[in-house]
Amino acid sequence: MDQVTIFNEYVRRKGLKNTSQRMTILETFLGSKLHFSTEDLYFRLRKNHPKIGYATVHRTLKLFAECGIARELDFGDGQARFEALNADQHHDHLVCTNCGLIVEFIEPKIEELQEQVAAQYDFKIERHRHELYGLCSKCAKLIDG
Amino acid sequence: MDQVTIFNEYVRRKGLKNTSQRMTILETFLGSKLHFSTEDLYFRLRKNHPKIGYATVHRTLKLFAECGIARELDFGDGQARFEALNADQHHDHLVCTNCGLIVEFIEPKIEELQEQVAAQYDFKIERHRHELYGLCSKCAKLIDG
DNA sequence: CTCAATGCAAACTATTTGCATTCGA
DNA sequence: TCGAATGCAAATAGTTTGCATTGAG
Repeated sequence: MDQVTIFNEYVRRKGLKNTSQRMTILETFLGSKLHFSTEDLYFRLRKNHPKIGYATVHRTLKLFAECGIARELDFGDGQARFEALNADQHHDHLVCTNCGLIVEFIEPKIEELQEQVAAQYDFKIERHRHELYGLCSKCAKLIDG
Repeated sequence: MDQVTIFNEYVRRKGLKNTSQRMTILETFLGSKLHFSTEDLYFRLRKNHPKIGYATVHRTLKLFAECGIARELDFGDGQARFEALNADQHHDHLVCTNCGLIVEFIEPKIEELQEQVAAQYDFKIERHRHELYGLCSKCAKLIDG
């Protein structure tokens, strides 16, 4: 089941409404592999849809997260970001502190060790955050020489 | 070298000044194992030191992080937190999403796998964030029955 | 028709900053 | 003495909300 279908079914099930703004935002959101902040997406949408308000973009992204087709991220720069989720395996992120490049990584062994840690402390894990911050290869060359 | 000494040397080296407020804040900060937000520490200090301002507490905590005796944390609840660092091994956190309990965990195997991931993507890691969010054993019993 | 969604502006919250005054070295 | 630190208040920035109006079902 694709993300548009998931969203439509969520809207119907909750008695919400499927407006043209939501469809526009969803298309643009899914049409890029980027990790959008509300501001990013708002300005991108402005070009072709100058009527859509910032609050609508923000509320819609929250709604995407709520229905499971998006995940809210926080890379500590003061802006929430959202990424589209598909059925793929869970991934975490490498973030370049110089150029902002974001790379996704998958490491099942870490996921497994996390489970063991949680079990050891008798925690029932709901979600986690795992981000590695540093310099990507290009920036490392530029800066460290 | 203990944390007070590290701080004093940092202050001297940078040509800063060692005020009574900074000493008071440092003592209170080190005297508890908690993970303080600026607000937490400010209110705790108010009891015995009502003259110390919020901005001073905040600037001082930032200074602690800068000189390496504290680490700034962000558990996604909209408040920055600070924890005292000693020479112990690096640790990460389990956070109870119900009662706010924070437990520290050490897992060298995860640290090692992180290094491998970074190497694989040619990143030079400076720091990382790794937090497991869920229910502690007490809250799991209360909520899930 | 009814009630959810929108768009705007205003409110909110944690954080940061400007500045006159204080105080440590 | 002199510049860093303080304390207050005001500014900032991202996010959230109130409300009159619009529009989907």
